[in-house]
Amino acid sequence: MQSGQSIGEREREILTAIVETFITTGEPVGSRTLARANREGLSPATIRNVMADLADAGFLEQPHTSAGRVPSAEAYRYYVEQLTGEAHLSAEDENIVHDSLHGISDVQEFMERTSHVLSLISRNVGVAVAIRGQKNALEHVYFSRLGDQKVLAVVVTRSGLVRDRVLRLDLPQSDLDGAARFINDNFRGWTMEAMRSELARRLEQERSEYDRLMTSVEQLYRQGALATDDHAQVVFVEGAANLVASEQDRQRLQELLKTLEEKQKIVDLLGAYLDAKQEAVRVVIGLDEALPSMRNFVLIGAPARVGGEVMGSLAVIGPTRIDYQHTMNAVSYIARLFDKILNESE
Amino acid sequence: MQSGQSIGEREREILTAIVETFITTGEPVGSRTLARANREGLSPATIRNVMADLADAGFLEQPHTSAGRVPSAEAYRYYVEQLTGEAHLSAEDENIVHDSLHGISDVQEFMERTSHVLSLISRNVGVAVAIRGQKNALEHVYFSRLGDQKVLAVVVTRSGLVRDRVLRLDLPQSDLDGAARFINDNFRGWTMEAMRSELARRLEQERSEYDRLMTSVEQLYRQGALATDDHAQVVFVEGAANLVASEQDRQRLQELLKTLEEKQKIVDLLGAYLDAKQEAVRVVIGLDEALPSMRNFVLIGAPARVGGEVMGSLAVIGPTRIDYQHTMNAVSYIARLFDKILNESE
DNA sequence: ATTAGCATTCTGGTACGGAGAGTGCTAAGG
DNA sequence: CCTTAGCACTCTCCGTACCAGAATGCTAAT
Repeated sequence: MQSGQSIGEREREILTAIVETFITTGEPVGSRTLARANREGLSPATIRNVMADLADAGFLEQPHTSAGRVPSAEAYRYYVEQLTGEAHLSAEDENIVHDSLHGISDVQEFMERTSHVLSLISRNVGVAVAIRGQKNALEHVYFSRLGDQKVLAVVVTRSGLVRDRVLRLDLPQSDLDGAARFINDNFRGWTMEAMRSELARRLEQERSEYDRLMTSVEQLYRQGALATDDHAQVVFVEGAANLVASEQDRQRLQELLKTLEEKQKIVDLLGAYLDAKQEAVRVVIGLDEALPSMRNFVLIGAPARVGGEVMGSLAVIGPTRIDYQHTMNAVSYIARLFDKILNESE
Repeated sequence: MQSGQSIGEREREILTAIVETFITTGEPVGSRTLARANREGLSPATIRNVMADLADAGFLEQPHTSAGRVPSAEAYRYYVEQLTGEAHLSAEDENIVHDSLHGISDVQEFMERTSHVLSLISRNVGVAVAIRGQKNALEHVYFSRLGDQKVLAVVVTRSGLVRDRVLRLDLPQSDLDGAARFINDNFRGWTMEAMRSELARRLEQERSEYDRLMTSVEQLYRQGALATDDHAQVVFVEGAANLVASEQDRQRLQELLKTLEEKQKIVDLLGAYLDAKQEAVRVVIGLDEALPSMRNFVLIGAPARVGGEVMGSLAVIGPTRIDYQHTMNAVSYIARLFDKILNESE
């Protein structure tokens, strides 16, 4: 019951062994199997004692009386914590990554392929989110009249993110061109965020002396032509098919797939657990707090940066029984590659 | 054995009844159940005789000797053929459709939501493909220099499809503007197809008297700035989670999900079975010819038109045991709505 | 502190048997 | 000639019983 950290060297070793064999076999692991695998000949009985202690401390669970033990969420956390941080990817995996990510120059495409690559080499669900970031530097806006009531607005950021949307608005092309020129001339290089607030300020201030130009700009602004709201984030989820192997219960499998289709939930999930400050890969065990359908699933993710700026995040979602080291390596490797590839091509 | 059309009125009625009860129950249907449901009191024995005939003609299959009968692919085809074409959607469904599709003005967004709506009301997989069509009228092109080596090309068609891509190219913005102006001035309103071939012709012809402008245009053209290749089609697939209920075999379920993730295969599938000429909804039974993993699945789809032009296609993919009438109604309804909504907003 | 031994508990697979559903065939009836 | 009743037969499904195997916890010995 006491969750006191009574974890000595032996306990640590056995806990690790339990977690690892459970990950590979998927079966509750018993004292016997463990004794056999353990190099220094400990007897099953000894191990049983240790296991009982670990169970009391909350690291192990028992499906039923006469079954082996299964690691608890706590155990996985502990296990991950004491993993060595060596981030070497197998040559094979490196090949897959480079084949897929070769010659890419824009964020969106990278993200799309990344989710695929991650799902391939982790054999789980690969996720990538490109943030329509506040922090992105504006490169260019562009407005085009489509028809009687419609205007197409295209916003391009320096990093190659493109956001287009159709507005219900009736302005002649000449006004649109004027507005675009105004914004491009004044705000190129600004972050979207700064641009919007400064624009709002000016519109407010100069309200008295409105000319035709500023009226157009205001209309466009009000219609959201320059918005980069959170909902506009682009999400790529791939490898859902892999879940069939991970989740036995059909009911839960269905819920899981459904959740993955609700892209917004995935965005929120990554947003909640991956923050911009973190440096390396983060492992989140126990996703059910955020998404009940994801009980027994974990998230292994990292922010994707170019230079110092966060452009999005990438992650693998898989069962607690995932190969942590391997997946962490993959995520970390790709996150760094992201920086490298997109930084040099600027 | 003979597949001679020995289908009389009674056969037809019984076959229909078999298909319908199998669709609702999912169990092989026996003569007894059928006799009970049949309004004009036919005895089980009579029905058995008819069923034997139908089995000989290839319309029914028997899982094992003493089981009921299951409709064959042929039976479904026959069943669908003799369905009355009434296309009334339930009020409830209409509400769902209108709530989701209300106030949409561009093809892409419509497609995205459509796939979702279709999956909702059919409780199966909803698919929508927006064709980066050859036939689309060019509205505007736009090029923007992103960095040292990169150019962003945006192509907008009159119907609101937007295609952006990043090219590896090093041209100053002024050249890009010139090229864009040239194309817009000369080709606005042309179909993409016509525009490209005419452009190619001119480039070829005037090769001798190349000026700076035409060189820029050619470079852009060569890099695919104006391409609308088939691979660029946008696909939306939703409702994969529904397959969990449709497919019992886990192995097959996994393959199915995997196939749905390979968007290109889905595009090809729709492309192969839905042609531009067809007017109404088409039902394709036996998808395994194209995609082996889709044995026992059917496609119910229709082209999506605006005016007379095909802008894409939409479909539902589900098990042979799908509610044909309902799904056909839904697809047909939405296909017509597509025309209505997007046509009036032009 | 560790280990051997042992009784106990629980799961998973298999064998068995009966209920239920359905078929095909034959023979009788309209 | 078509339809129907009857019947023997077949096959699946499901519940029960049972056994082997794996682990456990405890006690006692080292």
